[in-house]
Amino acid sequence: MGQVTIKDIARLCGVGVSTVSRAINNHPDINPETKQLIMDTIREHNYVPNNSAQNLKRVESNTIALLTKGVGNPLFAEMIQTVQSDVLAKDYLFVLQQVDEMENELEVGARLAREKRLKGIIFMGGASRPKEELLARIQVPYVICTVDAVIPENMDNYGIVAIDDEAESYHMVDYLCSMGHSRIVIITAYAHDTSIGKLRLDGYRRALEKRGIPCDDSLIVHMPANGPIYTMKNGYEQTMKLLQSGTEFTAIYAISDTIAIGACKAIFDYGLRVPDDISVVGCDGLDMARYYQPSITTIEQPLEEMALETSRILFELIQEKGGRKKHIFEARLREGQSVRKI
Amino acid sequence: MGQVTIKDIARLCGVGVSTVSRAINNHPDINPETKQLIMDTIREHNYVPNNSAQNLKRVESNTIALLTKGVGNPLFAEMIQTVQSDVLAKDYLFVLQQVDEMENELEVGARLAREKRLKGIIFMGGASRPKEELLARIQVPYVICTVDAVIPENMDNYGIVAIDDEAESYHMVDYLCSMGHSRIVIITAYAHDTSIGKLRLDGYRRALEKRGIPCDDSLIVHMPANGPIYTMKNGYEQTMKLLQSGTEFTAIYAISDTIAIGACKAIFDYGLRVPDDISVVGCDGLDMARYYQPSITTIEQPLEEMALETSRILFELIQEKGGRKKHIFEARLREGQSVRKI
DNA sequence: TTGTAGGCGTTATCAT
DNA sequence: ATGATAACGCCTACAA
Repeated sequence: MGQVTIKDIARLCGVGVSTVSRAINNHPDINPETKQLIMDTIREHNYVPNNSAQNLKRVESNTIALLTKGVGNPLFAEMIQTVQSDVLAKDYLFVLQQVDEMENELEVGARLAREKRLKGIIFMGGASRPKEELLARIQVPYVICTVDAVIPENMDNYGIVAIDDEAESYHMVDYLCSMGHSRIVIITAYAHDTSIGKLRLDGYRRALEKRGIPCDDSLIVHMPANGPIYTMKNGYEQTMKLLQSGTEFTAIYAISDTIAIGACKAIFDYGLRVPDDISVVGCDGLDMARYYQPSITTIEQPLEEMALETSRILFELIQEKGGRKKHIFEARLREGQSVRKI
Repeated sequence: MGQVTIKDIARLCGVGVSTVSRAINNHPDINPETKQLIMDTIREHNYVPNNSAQNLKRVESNTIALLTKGVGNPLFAEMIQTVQSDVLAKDYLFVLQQVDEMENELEVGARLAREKRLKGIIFMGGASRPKEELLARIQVPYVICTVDAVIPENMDNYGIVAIDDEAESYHMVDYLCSMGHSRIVIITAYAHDTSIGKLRLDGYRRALEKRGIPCDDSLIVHMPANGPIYTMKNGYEQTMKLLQSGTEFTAIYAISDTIAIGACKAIFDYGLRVPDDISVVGCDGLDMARYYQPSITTIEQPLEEMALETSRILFELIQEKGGRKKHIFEARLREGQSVRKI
């Protein structure tokens, strides 16, 4: 025979299944002694309620899902940790799902919500201009974290937690300009990117324009299509190619710290120094950037606060059944040792 | 009204529920035209079968869970990616669960297996000497990945994929000795660690002994209890403390690359150089170690192969309903620029 | 090829 | 305080 069921427990205790159910779910109207007996029997036989049956019957499934494009991204790893702790502390179930780079996270979310009768969804990363049609399919509250997505007016029932990628990017590039740089390379996402990569590129363009520096397309480096973007390997290869091409520049702005680190290594391997020959800045504020040698100037996102706010907003949405909330956090330019004034 | 159910689809198509079920599950005996109609209706109404109901009824739940202590660990991140792809490709459901550092992964696994009627479990990380009592509670096949756990003889139905931590650690320390180092610091896990930290420390001790170098306890640095171990911050703080203490040493062996990077940074901040003044080596073979400046000599685990083997073994166990398999991979000492011959 | 009916393990609504 | 019993949505004999 297979698993122990509620019936087995009931039989063993000489009570009805409903009494066992009451004991499990802390119902008030049950004799303490009966409850004790039941709980003991449950422990003794390692009985665990079948989650599927519970979900099937219950109106409330009490499950929250977090969908992310790549747990590999160290930026997300820390936030996931925080969110999970918070969700579990509130006695909700937590499921974590990676979404393949080429899949659509909203589609996966909508499907999951139905399959598992989710109570809410958290999206980490993803498209910044999601299609209305897909959003409409998601029938539970959700919060998009780290992307200031543009959501149609008529949509409801969602939250957004992010930084202003365009503005922060602007600050960073403006900072580089203020340090005397004008030939600034940006290493960004795919050419057709519509998410963070695009926003950060927009900020770059605006900063140069404001400073009266013409935007030279040969300084804009896109990642090759397909495959993960935010890797050191990518940063290394793109930078090496750039150095070998003979393009002139004094600074590199990488749209992630991982890319920045790859860029630094390429510069070292090429026989140059950071920041003496070339300045490098990153984005996100990872630990890695702080401990790199030289430590990398970056835009620090308040990860823990953002994670907690994401969870807070989601539960608010769940309880009030509606509304739309948005919290744009301020990032902070964290100076390292990777920029030289020229 | 709430969700679309199989009944709604049946009604809309003017057929019985079983016909719809047949269409969904690719049963052979169904009229292609009927099937087409049903599939169209399903798509049109965004119907998704309720997973709980399916699992409740099905003998096979087709779900594999991966439990890990910290998706934050970049070592695991890559493997998780690989395993997930492989599991999904085999048309199994994949659930990912983080286990808190202070929780017992086996307990969580046993509970999850019952709750979700799992088909199999993958443990990434965890104790190297799991209690028999806990193992006995896990009634589905499981594979322990990255830890060469010691399992009682009478146990069955499990697999192990790992490297020989003790031996690889031995090689690394022996390598440092061969480079002329004898005052070698090891930065390892908690003092009471029973997992990888202990094995790597054992290897360290054996290498010194073999070389006839007395083991000086002041060169063994343990992490403070509680909290995550494998962080750059920890490496930094412990190394800084060590430097300030005036203890003499020429090399540091950190039991993870993250710790090694923290150690390097502390050395730089202290005004010394790597490897000119102090050599540093790590463990795991993360990307980070390769792109650090100087790149860090480390023990490279064949992550992708290990991940695939983990998945392969699990499915083998599931199909054959039994057995025990073990695959110890060979790691490789990857030389970087962080060790000097003296 | 298709429909009907019973049951998976649980919770909730009734009686008692 | 407790016990039958009817759902929950789906799958699968079995019958047609």
